[in-house]
Amino acid sequence: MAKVTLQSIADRVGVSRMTVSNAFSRPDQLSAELREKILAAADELGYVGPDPAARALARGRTGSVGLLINGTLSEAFEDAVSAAFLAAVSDELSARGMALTLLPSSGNRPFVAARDVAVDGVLVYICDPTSADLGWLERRHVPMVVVDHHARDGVAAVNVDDRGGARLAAEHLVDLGHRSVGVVTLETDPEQLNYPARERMLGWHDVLDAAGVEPTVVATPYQPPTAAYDAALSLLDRPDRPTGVVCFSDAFALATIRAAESLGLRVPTDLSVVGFDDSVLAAASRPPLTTIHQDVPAKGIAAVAAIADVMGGGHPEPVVLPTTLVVRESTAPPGDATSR
Amino acid sequence: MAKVTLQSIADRVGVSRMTVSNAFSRPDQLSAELREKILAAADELGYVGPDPAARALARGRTGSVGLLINGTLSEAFEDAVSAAFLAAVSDELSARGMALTLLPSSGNRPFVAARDVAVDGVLVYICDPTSADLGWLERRHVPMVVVDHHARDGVAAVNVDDRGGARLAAEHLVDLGHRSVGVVTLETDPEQLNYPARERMLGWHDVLDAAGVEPTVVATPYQPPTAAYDAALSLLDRPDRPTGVVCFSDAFALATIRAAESLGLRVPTDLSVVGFDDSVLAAASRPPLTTIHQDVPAKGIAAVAAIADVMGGGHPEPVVLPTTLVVRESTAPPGDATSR
DNA sequence: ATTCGCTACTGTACCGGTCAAGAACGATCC
DNA sequence: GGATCGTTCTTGACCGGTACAGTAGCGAAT
Repeated sequence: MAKVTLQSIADRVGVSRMTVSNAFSRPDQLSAELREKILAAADELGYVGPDPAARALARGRTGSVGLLINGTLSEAFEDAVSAAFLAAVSDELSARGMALTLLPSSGNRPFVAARDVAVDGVLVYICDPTSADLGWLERRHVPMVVVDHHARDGVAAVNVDDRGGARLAAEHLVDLGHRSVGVVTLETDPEQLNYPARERMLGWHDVLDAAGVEPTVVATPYQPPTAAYDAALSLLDRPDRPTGVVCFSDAFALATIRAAESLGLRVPTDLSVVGFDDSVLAAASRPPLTTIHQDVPAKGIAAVAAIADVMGGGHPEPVVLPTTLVVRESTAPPGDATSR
Repeated sequence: MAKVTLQSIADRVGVSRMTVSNAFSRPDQLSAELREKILAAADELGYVGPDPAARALARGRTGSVGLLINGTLSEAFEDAVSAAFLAAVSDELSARGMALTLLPSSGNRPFVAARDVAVDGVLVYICDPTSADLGWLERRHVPMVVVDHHARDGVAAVNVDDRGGARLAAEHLVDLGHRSVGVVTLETDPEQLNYPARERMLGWHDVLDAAGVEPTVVATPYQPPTAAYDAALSLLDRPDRPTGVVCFSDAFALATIRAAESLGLRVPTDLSVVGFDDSVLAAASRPPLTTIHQDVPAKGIAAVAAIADVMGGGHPEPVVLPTTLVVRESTAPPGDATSR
């Protein structure tokens, strides 16, 4: 059986191909009864609907938005914060009638998703700003929104007030009386840090520098999960160990707490720990984690709103969502025996 | 500035459009020096590469595989097992040079991703077998692989030995001496159960029926997270409460353990609990969870292999991955005061 | 000298739709 | 009663590529 196209249906019914197209795509352009007849004939021939690829070419849009992430996608799924972001983005896109296409970074494979996959717009999420994939996207002139990235000129951006949040975290410790503070983050070299990590580092320093506190910084990669534990251990297993620690993420904070416990330190009596993100882990952990809250679903929704705007020709203003301090039970004044 | 196409480059260089196409897509079809000249001209004109939408139409493939999930995507991301599956699928696809497009269920919106988005094949994951979206996919004759679904005739399938795993779980309790067993699962009506839930129910019954044990079944929806806790509470807060419980998932098992603790019951001394899936939660929980292990990354890889095979015209045999019992510390003989 | 076989390029016909402008025709208006 | 209008359908061009069957040129084999 030959492939069924608009033309075959048109021939069958005895109308022009365009009329059949309208029957599917613009029902108001023809009489209801003819439309019925056409749909019936289409059904009879086993026609499902206009071919998406052909339609994409003719219309100039595909109905799908890309999401560029570098690093393996599984990291993004396993991290609670980025998974929540993906969830929010995909739900919001689907509410607006669009699908989400994940664009893996190309590495050095010949297939470059950022260049070779048809999408109407792209959200750039966790991504090295110098990556080749990003370069392709820019040359393609695809509508683009960066999320958790430095907002460059002319590129719409959705961010969280990472620096402000980090200030709140540091202030909280300083206000409690901590004068010896550790930092558990991704990298020591500021040049290597991704945008949120850099901003958070700046925020901690804003406050600690002003308070005359010189933090001890340890760095750890995301993977493997034990790396953060080891880094925290190296921070805490020394005579001049800090009384308080600010962390890049809740996951790092939990690793720090575990490291502390393994050294026989009690949290928060002997050590205060502040996380970041207020992920699901934070409230559920024992002790519940003092952390900086960011509204990840709102970030996803804002990102979709921004890309929709850009795709419609708009130039949305940069969005910066607020962060707030959530005090739970992992922080206390230094050496506070009354706590718990 | 007019849009740059193969034709504009061809005119510029003075060759045919086809040769320019070959310069990008089949380098072996022309001399290296001409190719250089063409690429240089393309670069100069700001040409990024063949338009993906046009290429998709002409070649008949898009470079993207769809994943059909019904329910909101955020549920899929928040559940540890499905998130791990998505992660494995996306990584494996990207290794094979394909992108992953998430096809949200259409609800009753006019936009039906399963019908209107161009993909080369589709993985059907968590999905009501009677859903309209699935119907569209079938009529489209898109290459398709079902995962965690009943394998119907002619449709490639990747599954886990859910029934066998459930048998192992029930056997474990029976072998420990339990004669009063509870079940915490998704639904009581077998007709309503999704495939893995039905299979697991069958597996539990296989063993319990043979042992003359009549289980007490309670049902709970996935959402909200407290529902499972409440269901477990209703199971345990009664005079004839079971001494052992098998659960549909690790998440349900953890909820059951929390419910038991809130009633002052000790696990496993007063109550044995068996999970399912061996997700990241299982080993990390306190007490560590006895559970049925399934290899989720392997499932993802097998699913991608199967869809690649089907897309290539093959008819892969159904895959059923094994499940194994992992005994940790949430199970013990009934009323065993020596444990822990 | 003819034939063969390569390599390197070209010509033409699609892929399956949508867009924008136009034509046929009965209804409406003044 | 002719101009205007809206509805309904048609026409032709175009979206930006790829497949496939040539063809020209040229050195090697017969």
